[in-house]
Amino acid sequence: MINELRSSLAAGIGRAVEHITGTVPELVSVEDPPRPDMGDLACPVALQMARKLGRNPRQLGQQIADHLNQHPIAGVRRWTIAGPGFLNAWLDRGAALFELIESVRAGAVAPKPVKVLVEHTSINPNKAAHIGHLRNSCMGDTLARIFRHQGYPVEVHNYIDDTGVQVADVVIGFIDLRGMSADDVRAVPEPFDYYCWDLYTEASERLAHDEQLAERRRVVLRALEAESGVEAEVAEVVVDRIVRRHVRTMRRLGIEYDLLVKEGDILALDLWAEAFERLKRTDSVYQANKGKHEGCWMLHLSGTAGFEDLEEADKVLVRSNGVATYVAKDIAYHLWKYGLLERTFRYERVGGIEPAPDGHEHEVWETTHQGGQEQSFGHADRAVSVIDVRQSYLQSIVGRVFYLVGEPQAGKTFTHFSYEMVALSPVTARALGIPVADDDERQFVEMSGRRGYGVKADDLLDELVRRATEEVGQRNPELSNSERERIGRQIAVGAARYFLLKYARNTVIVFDLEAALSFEGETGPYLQYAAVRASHIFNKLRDRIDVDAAELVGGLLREVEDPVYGATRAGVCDKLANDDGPLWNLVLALGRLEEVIEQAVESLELSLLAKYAFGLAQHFNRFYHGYPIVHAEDADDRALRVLVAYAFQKQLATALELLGIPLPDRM
RNA sequence: GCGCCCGUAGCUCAGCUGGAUAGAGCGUUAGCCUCCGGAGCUAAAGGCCGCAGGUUCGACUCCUGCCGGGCGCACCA
Repeated sequence: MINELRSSLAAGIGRAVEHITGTVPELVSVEDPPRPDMGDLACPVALQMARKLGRNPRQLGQQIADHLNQHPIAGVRRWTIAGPGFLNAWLDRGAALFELIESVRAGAVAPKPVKVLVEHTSINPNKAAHIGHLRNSCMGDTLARIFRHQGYPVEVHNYIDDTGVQVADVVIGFIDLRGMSADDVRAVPEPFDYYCWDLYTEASERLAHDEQLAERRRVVLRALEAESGVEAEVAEVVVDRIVRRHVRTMRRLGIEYDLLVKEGDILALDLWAEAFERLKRTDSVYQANKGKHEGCWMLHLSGTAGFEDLEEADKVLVRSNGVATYVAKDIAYHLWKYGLLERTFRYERVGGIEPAPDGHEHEVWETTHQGGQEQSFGHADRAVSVIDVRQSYLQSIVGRVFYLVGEPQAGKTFTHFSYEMVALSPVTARALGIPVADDDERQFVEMSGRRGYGVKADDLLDELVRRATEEVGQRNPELSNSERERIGRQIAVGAARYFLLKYARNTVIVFDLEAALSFEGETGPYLQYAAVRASHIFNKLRDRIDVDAAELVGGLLREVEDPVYGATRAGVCDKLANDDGPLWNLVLALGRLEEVIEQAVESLELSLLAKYAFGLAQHFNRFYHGYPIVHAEDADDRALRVLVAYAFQKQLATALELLGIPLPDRM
């Protein structure tokens, strides 16, 4: 609602300025005033123009305001001038409210013919997921939800590095340290990812100090790539089991994938070979014949735009032993994402994943190179990769390759969604038994899979569920245990997801366990509680005074003269016009939802949506305390409040859906 | 060394393309359940916005230089 109003006001103000000064302003920005008593929308155009024209800003502003008051713009009741010359618009509140209600009731947007591919999670399949991975998955999932909300077909990928060093290390742990066979590994009891978490730490430790074992890693790596021997067999078991655990963990949070892309298949199906051939046809690839990269195939980047500051910008694509690097495979994958390779994957359904606790089951596929079937994955028009900021350099190489191979359209639409890591607060680190010296000045402790430092995602969720379920039980003693736990899980997910989405993406999250486990203040449950309150009101209206909210809203929209509930549209507008704060502030905030969603996806700053949703809940709670609805004495007052609560419920529900925060029916 | 990011209330963080009296949560203090559920609301205290210059009618925001911290710059990913 507000975004349309903003552009129509900007246009109207522009015309007024032109009429008065004879000059068309370059930019007319319509902003939100710092305080509600300064108006509903504000415009600093008089300040900018006055300077250019050598005029008094206050006087010019007054002239514009006078003109606008004589030639009104639809939606604005009056214009005032304030401060150094700000132009303040006071909206026609009734029109704004009913426009809001209309837009809230409008259906889904039209589908857009632009396929968006979102890659997220992409955890090394050798250990349990921790809260850092969770930040990635929550952001990727919310991004996907927003794209879908906007009408884009979305395909979600999770990239599985099944042939990398991290998997090799765990394979060494199983075979060399534990002396286990592939069948032994298959027989390891759940939670398998927890078992590997410890084993990986142990293997890393040994590998760091044992030359022979380190040499063994090179052998294992080659075996994984060649799919030979017990090493490859163990690796396959490890990857399969771990990936299923990851998918299960994320499913607890309402996060789903369409396709798991396995790095090994990029090699086995010669996607890399094809990409390599294509690269060789450009003049950007060469084989080094001397120096430290002798024998390696290199990607030429030195001196090219964006890489000129690096000492040795050229990147190894194929090692001297013939093994492709991670970047090489990622390049092939990204060319494939845009349908730029002839070759493609084979696919099969992923089995053996528990359905979500609520019974919901999403079809997950994975790539394969043995058997499988054809599917229409890929062929994206836009690709977004959610990967932490530490991989910015590598991602910029991937982005550059699109241009090198003559695919600027892909280069332009490819986005590295970067974000900062999650670190542990010293208090939380100590609580986990991670050594932090007392005189350590560090503000936080970085997590490390290699060292086993971190809060496992499932541990966080389990504790959240435990606390939430207990709290639900105390507040609702009449509920059965299974009901308590069902709601407890919803609250836990809300708490976890809000916590990981509320920070700006370039902010390092200093993870404090107690703060993350909180249900009060700026948290997911605060939002959920506000939503539950709203629906509770509608129940009460129906049960106690036989008012059906949908019917009331519908009647007022049709401007029924003598509505069943005794309110009239004119009466409602009159009440709204005389409101002195919280109610109108809520209406105004409700009108900004679509604008905030657009801003969030454009800036890739999902925290904007989280913060906005929290602000909505805050506005609602103030409204809730100050404006009785069921007990409202006047019919018009009650109708107005019902309309506002109705709009709130709808808008918050949309915001929560996008944030992936479940909406409990009670709490 | 080079590049990117960050220094805002006791703590954790917001602050839109420069705009009006710099906000929120936690914590602290004081209030609010004969009234739609207190996971809530109200109020108070708490700030040389790291430091120093510059640009501007106007700087938390833009530029430069310092100081402090983080992350990158592998034949790891």
